[in-house]
Amino acid sequence: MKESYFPQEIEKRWQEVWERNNVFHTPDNSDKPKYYALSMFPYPSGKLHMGHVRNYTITDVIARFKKMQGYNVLHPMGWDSFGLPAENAAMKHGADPAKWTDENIAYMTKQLKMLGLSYDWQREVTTCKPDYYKWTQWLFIQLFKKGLAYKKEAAVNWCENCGTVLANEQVIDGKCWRCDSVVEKKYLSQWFFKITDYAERLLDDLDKLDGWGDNVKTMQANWIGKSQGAILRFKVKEAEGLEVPVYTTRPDTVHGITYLVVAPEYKDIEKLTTPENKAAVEEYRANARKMTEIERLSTERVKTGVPLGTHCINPYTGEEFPLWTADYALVEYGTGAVMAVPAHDTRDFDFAKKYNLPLKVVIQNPENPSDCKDGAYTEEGVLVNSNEFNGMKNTEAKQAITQKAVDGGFGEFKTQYRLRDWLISRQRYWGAPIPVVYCDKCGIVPEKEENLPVMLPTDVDFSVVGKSPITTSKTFAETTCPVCGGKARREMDTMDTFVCSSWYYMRYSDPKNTELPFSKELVDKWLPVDQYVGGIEHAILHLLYSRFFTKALKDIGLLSFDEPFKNLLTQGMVLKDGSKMSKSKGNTVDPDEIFENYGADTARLFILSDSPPARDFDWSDAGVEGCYKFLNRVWRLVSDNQQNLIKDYKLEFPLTRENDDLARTVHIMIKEITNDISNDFQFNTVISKYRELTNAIYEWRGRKAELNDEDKNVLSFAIITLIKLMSPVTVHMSEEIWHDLGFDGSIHDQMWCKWDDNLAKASKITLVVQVNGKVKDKIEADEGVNDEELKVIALSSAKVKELIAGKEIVKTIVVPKKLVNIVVKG
RNA sequence: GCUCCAGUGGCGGAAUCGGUAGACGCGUUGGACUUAAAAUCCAAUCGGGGUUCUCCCUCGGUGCCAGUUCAAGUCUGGCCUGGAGCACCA
Repeated sequence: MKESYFPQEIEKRWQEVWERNNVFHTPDNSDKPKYYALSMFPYPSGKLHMGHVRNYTITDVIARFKKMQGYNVLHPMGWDSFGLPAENAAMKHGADPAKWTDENIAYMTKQLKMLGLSYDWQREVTTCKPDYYKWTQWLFIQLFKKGLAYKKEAAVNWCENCGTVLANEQVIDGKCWRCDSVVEKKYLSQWFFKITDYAERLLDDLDKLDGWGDNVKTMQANWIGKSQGAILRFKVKEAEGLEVPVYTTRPDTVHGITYLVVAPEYKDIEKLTTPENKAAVEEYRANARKMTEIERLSTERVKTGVPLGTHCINPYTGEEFPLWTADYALVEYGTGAVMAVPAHDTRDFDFAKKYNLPLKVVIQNPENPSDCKDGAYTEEGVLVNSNEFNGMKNTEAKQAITQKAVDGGFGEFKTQYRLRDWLISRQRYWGAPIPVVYCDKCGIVPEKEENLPVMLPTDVDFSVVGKSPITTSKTFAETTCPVCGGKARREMDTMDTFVCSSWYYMRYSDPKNTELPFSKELVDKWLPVDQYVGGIEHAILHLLYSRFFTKALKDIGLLSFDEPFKNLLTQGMVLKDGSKMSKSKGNTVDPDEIFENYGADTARLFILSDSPPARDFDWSDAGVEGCYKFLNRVWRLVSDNQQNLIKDYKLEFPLTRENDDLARTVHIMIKEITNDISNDFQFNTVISKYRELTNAIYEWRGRKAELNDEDKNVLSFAIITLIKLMSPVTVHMSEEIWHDLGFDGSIHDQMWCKWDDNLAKASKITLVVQVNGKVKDKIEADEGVNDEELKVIALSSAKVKELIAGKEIVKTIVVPKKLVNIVVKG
């Protein structure tokens, strides 16, 4: 064994050996129980960043730990390789997106291998390859046949910079999730997936996800945005037969309506406008169209609106109230019309105040009635001015008042969701073509399954502006109708990359299948994913879409489970100097440099060491240095003692006191490290325990000049156990030492260390003695003493005697093997 | 505005059940080794006060204020601060 630690040489050598020996291949057939550990697959942007390193190291350690615990572990990797950056590179540098992507994948694969990750590369999937997107297209057709994929004209989010539409989930604060430019609304005909059909199940099943953090679950629940209320229809006084339906969660306030607002885009708005008001209304609507989403949805903005000149009749009171249009009503939510109750809604209150509209109190707090002149009363209360409902609690009145509408035929109970259907078509080239054709005779028709994949054309011109490069292909558009065989045109839009990533974790179970996206048998064998690890930024996007896909594919009969990810770990960001690493800030750290200077084991150790996985991690050069020093320290411990180490060590109890203590420390560390990994993957404390054990061995060794046989056996036990415990993290160094000690085979095929409960505790305990809850003394005692004896020991303390002299002992509390608290009075 | 998460030394953080607050590391300071440096090793490191002063004693301390308890970083109620998500969603 070399005296010094040379990670670069060691790491390269073992990576080659592992690859040659196929060490990380996962067989489908095994007697062992399965475990599926998965990192969110990356976009092949060119180079790994530290966020990747953190993500993949966490999952890798989990996978290796589970493997050593006797599981057949599936730990695959792949590429989310469709998407705009490849296309942008093509437009900028004239590169072929496929080639650009392949080169990035090749480089990043090399980096992943340098990190020592235990992937089964035989299961690699790449979403931009025809053998993958063929099945994305096939799945689209299955959803289409089920009525879950459809095309409609709608107001959609348009990013001018990216030249494509976006899903609601991809608009962050009114801006494009990818390029940060302001998103506009456009009316276009687009493809959607009917995720709203699953709103209820997506919400309810969150309760089943015990292994997910509450933060992610609440974010999804908020996004789905369920609310319960009523639809109420109001007759229009000036137009016979015309009604305006509203959605409200506050039917209890219906007697307090003093006006009604429709969105500027409301479908019947022209019919509801009188000739005198037409000009003003038109102008208002034109202005609303010009505004960006951000301007329009700002809650800071003063509310504006104009009257339409018409009136509705309140069926509960017979009162008439005016109709207005105002842009605080949203056409996409509910019915696009809002009943306004200024006394009990802050928004309505603001609006009514500005335009001098009347206010009618219908709910009061009996203890503290308010006239609502200074603000809306939105708390619970009792109904007033509400005819037969007077005196009723408002929470009960919701039910009763809606029931009256149902009985009277002018309303019904209604559950409303905020979630909108998922817009999946993109006007871009580098994506999976939507496999449908347009036929003049047959309409919209899916491509025949045997004709899949619909290949992306390669005869395209990337220099075009204002339209998708795919439209420049001379060969792509023209096709024949799969039904009638006549002339037809292909759909030119491609699918959102989030469609590709909604099912990739299923493909890993059966990556080479040419008949189906995956066989039911294999997908049901491997899934759901036991542990999914990735960034919080996908809390809604990818994780919601994948849950929808899983439920839809289950309903289609392709699989038997209905939640894809049993446990989810959302790792924190990697920071440097307190802010997120980013190229624009210039505070990035290049993984390649770390590999070169310190080796992958140091990088792996450090990225896990300072913070628990879910928290943000602040990168520090001193921290890396510290981890590198620690590995040197471990290396030296082994190399200095190599002649004393016995491969087949044996411990024969009883041992001498010092040796017994060291052996116990080792057992305690096995127990605690195992528990720390099992319990939420607390790798930071795991690593502090590696250090504690190393320190303990050094300290023990420092007290011995010469080693006898027993010493050598105990030392061997301690060091070999340390190396094994470290092996999931410091994968190369552990393997190297393992072989230097004369073992055959890979350390990564060894079973995880076991502890003995009788030994995983110190032989002596420190008894804490409290008087009235304050620590007053600490006394060493034998591990085996019972509670009564502990009391006696505590009372024998000189300090305690002094403190309780002349006082009455009220009671004595004993915590077994730990603490005695003497409560005294006087 | 609503929802969720967090708040512990100079810093990252530790502390299954309520039971020794500050593990482990970083940093800092002092020392050993060295011609010197690097590397390595050893020691100290929450604050105030006391003292017979390398020992030791005492009081306070986990964002703030109450409460429950023999005992609270941990449980309950009410705040404050920071972060994240949602947001004219009727």
